[in-house]
Amino acid sequence: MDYYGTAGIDPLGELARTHFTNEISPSLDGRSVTLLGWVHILRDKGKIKFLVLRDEKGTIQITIPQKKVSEEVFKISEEFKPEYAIAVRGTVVATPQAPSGVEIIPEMFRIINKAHRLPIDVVEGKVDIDLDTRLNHRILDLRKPTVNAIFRIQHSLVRFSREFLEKEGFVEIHTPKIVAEATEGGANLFEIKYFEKKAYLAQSPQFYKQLMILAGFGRVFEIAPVFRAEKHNTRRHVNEYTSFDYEMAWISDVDDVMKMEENMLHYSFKKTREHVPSELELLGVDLKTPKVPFKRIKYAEAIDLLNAEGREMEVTDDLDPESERLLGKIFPEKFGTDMVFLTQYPLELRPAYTMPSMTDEGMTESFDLTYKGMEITTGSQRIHIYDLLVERFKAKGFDPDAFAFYLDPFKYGAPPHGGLGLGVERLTMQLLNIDNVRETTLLPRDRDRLTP
RNA sequence: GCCCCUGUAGUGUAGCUCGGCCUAGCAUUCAAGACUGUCACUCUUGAGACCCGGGUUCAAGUCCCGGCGGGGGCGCCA
Repeated sequence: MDYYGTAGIDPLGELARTHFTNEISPSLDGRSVTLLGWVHILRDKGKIKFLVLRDEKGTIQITIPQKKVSEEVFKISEEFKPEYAIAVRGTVVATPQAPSGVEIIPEMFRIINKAHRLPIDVVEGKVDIDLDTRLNHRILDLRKPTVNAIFRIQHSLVRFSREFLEKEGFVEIHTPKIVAEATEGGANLFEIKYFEKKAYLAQSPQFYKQLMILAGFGRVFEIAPVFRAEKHNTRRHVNEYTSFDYEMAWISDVDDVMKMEENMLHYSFKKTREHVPSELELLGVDLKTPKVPFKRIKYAEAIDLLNAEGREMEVTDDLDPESERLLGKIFPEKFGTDMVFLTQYPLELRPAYTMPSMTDEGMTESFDLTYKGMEITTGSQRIHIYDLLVERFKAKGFDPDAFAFYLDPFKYGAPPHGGLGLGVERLTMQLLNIDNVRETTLLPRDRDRLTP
């Protein structure tokens, strides 16, 4: 069967890409190259056509003057429509008239696949499209260079954070997402059917990370989805997101955990700056590598700062979004940085496994990292002392028997340890100054979005 | 769980306050045509929409009610 012929398209055949569009420079003048990509823009002047071809790395102008190309090439070019997948073999010509100082004069075209009329523009800057409409057509939406760049940057952030932790002796682990019990009590869980039992989707890898410390891995990390069954509808929340978690043993105190994070982010930001400069430029982001060490202030002090600005808050109150925004404004003014650790949170605001403070009564050995006025990390030293852990579980109203699988291993020489969870999408949105987390989530799952 | 806002061509909007001049405007898109240096090409012609149901009224895109869809805030959190 000639499926290609029936569809009116060409097989790629022997054609292989010789260059990406961003590799075409005036120095290649005269060279024959083969490019594969999509019809991005077609400016048809009649006897001369300008085709902007887009591939994974960028765009390049293909110029099709009727007099300088074969009849067949010109004829095929008449068929092009937006987002046709095409192959082109042609000659590189350096010319000041082309947008990048260089263009391609085609010798051969192949239509690799056709495209229907587009539901949304892939060319940016014509009309603003609602985020919801974009997400309905997310696959096309992701083809836009700026949208694609977001996830290349996200990859870079994750890649280099992982690289840093590996250098520090962390072991990457993969823990179950189907679980029997809640870890923190706070967020609601998605209930699922597990044959004849009830189960839940994990809201955090917390227990398993700690158990792997108890299992003899000195340092572990996991980058995996977590699920929150909250019916929230805000620009900062989705119901499934990627949590970047690590846990480390043999710590002296919670500051060891914070030092690891600031060094990790410093490394990751620096490397990201070096590795994806064109993506950052496309998004207009001047990525500043934050200075190490990051500023640290106690939660109680942050509350004081807020109250000095006229808010009326108790130290046991959680930060509401307005307070977060306010701190996001105060920190740069006062400390000259938008990356600040808040430490020593009150017991009331932290989960049962958090080590109570040894210096500040009623507080915990814990921290949040706020970046440009948003919480992106929560971490702490964990309780490694069995009796204390059981006591704290009871104090939070949990039945220790229900958590035996988690608590029992603490009876057998658990080392002091601590760790954190970092929201990958939130880190990305803050870094890129994007105001809706759905934009930095590849395929968001929110209150009522389950597809694509 | 609570609260606010919103629904007009493929996409984004104007019109809605103060119902009639809306045969629903504009941009982009799409179709056909013109153009040999475009730069989101330009120009000509054409195509394409009032979320659904009920109500008020001589008359509903416009007012009211319900349903469905969308956005955001609070709480909670990354």
